[in-house]
Amino acid sequence: MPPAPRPDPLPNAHDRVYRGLRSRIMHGDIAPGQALTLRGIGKEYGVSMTPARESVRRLVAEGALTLSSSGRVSTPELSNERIEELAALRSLIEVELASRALPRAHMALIERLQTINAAVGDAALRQDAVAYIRTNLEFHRTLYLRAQAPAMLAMAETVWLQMGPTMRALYVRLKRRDPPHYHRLIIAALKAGDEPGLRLAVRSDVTQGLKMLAS
Amino acid sequence: MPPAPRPDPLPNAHDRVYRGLRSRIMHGDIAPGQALTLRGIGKEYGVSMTPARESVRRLVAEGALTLSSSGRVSTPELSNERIEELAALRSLIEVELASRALPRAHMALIERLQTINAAVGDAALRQDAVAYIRTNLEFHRTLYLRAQAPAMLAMAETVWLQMGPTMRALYVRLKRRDPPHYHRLIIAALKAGDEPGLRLAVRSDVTQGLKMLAS
DNA sequence: TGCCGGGGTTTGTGATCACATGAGGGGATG
DNA sequence: CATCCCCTCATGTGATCACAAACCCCGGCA
Repeated sequence: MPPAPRPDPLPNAHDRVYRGLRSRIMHGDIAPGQALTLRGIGKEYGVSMTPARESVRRLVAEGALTLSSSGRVSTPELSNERIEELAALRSLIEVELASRALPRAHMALIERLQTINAAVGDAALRQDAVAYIRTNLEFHRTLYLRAQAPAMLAMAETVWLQMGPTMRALYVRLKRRDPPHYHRLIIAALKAGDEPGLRLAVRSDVTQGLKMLAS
Repeated sequence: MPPAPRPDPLPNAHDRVYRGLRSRIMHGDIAPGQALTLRGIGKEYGVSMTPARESVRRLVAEGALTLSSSGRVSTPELSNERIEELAALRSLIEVELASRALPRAHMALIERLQTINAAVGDAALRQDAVAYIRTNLEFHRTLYLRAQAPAMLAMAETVWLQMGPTMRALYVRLKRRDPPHYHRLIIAALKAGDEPGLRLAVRSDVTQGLKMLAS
């Protein structure tokens, strides 16, 4: 048997397009309400309309894009009610994920979280909204991966995806220069093995960005 | 302006196929592990491969179908860990939905729930697994619609979708002849305005089917 | 100056096709 | 009788095309 270290690099066209678009949406590269065209996406990724259409349909199914009645596709502009709902979902799911990850959190994980958190603070200092969102999500994902709950993690990522463009708009408006306070609380609770504290810290961190919506 | 009572009946081919497949999967019409082909789906719905492919991709994105490495598509066979995870997600989300629906639950809603619950009992008596699943989900959806939380409801339905084929296998194995006990508790808690009782009843109802997995 | 209509152009949709790949079956061989 | 190999066919993928609908812009009219 040949070595085959990479079992399947998946050179699928639609997968490449899907991953690219998804990453850009989740990290806030695309503003809310921005329109996209299938031919444009196809040309951008060097493929025909078919894989572009499949990627877009998949992202629409995940709530990352919206389809107008005439089939036009764009990033969603979320209402305040919708944002509140998504934040509540984040809270529900991520608190559970953190709770499940807690008994499995070794020191190496905590150190990785601290490293990532430094990068978050760095992005905040540079006022780089996209980097801030990306590293912030990486912080959460790194923790939740330890929960060994792929379906829950996928749900959480779907919520992130739906909030992506809006989060970017929020963080650009917010002139934040500090690293997120609650991340330090999360790390402290992990070190102490303090489950109630961890749940509270995650819930606070997740819903904290919500307060700047009433402006 | 013309009357246009139905703004958009959506005669889209791929939407028709999507809805048809989704309904069949969620209600347990299709056994776990059953293979599907794009050309077969297309012929069945009288469309070409293109809409069939889009529907399938969308359902794969929602976790209702799985794609083998060679692109073959089939309904998923869930591991016990995955089922536990999905049940936990149902519990988290549906408890929240019920809690949000509680203050809005008028008498008319409770009466409708009782009517639906009678249909559930009827399906149980007739040993009709598909009807049992369909009416059972209708019971939950009717309650959750009152929560006015479309994103959460969509998440809950996605979980139902993923469990569809497996639930059918479960209910066929289980020779249940009684209507679900916890539905009565849910209705009683709604009538009494008892939120803790409602949360407990929903959690119990959702996780109750889980116990017959250890066989 | 503001509003309305028309036509060119862009865009999504669905069908069809060529191609590569993987699966399944049948037959030959031990 | 079991096993293995090869061939054929079925299947997914992605490109292309024809078509219809929507959009946008521009000019004309009040």
